Amino acid sequence: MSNISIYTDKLRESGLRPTRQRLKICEVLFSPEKTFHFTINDLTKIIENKLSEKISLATVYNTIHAFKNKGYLKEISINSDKSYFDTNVTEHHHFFDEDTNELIDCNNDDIDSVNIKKNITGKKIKSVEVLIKVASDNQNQN
Amino acid sequence: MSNISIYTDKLRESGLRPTRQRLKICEVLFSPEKTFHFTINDLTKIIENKLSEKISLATVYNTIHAFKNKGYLKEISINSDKSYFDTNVTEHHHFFDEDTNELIDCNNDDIDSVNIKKNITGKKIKSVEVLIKVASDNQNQN
DNA sequence: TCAACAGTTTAGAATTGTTTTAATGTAAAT
DNA sequence: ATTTACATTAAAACAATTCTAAACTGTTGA
Repeated sequence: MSNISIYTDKLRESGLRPTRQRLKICEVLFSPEKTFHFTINDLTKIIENKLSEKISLATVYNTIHAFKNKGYLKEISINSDKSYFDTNVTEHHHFFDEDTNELIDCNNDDIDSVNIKKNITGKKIKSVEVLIKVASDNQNQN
Repeated sequence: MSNISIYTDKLRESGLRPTRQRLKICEVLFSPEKTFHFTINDLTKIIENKLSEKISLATVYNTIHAFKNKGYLKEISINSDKSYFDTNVTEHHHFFDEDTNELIDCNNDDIDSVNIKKNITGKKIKSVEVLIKVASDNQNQN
């Protein structure tokens, strides 16, 4: 199952040359059947553990940002010290578990589509994100 | 127009003693007629400029977090290097202007209320936030 | 094929927002 | 008044992210 040409295309589409390091990143991001959420730290650890290859943080950031700008990754709006990304780039929303700091996809069956009646003059809507924060019942606010 | 007793109450409710510095913060946050959005940096600058008093960053953070935990301030979920807060603690949503990094209130007339049909087992919904990112038409993704 | 260029990788340094620390100061209870 | 617990402060620590500059590599075109 060589997806290398797919990865190469994605990289070129994102304005990046297909290098060994970047292909490794693609493998981690785009070969799993299920989409997933990750932080840069998560991703770096996965690469180091699974692929026993060390990649510079700067390379990871650079590649992830290019993919995000191209639309191959989505950044989730969440207030956190870290940035969260999603390999699922279709329109969908999220639960955020405050107990575990975990993001959970919200299926389209679980929520009605959001209907926005007005927009800011001269501006175009780039995205609509719904974040539902949840926590155990017996949990204080923060 | 002395709101000092109101401020004192808010501070005590938040588990904080009413000190000179904290009353100054209250004045900036709660005396304006209109609610507003701010970052810690914004707030610190307002205090220094308007009140010609210097307050330690640690005090600002400490006070803002206590107010947030008590529900006198809301933190907006937005992916940014900084945290954004809102003195409007009623249920409402936001536009975020990517060109200017500005938050704009979304009136309840502008958006239908979000209907969530399913929840995570054993968890309670703490908040539902909608963030509508906008930018000029002729603007690239990032 | 190979030289030359433009883009890439890397470790480490720099930057930025936030939190912690430890010494000093102050509100409030006794 | 005295005591105690909480506050303020500047500075240090910290963590995520970005930048830097030197070494390296893919690509292009002669």
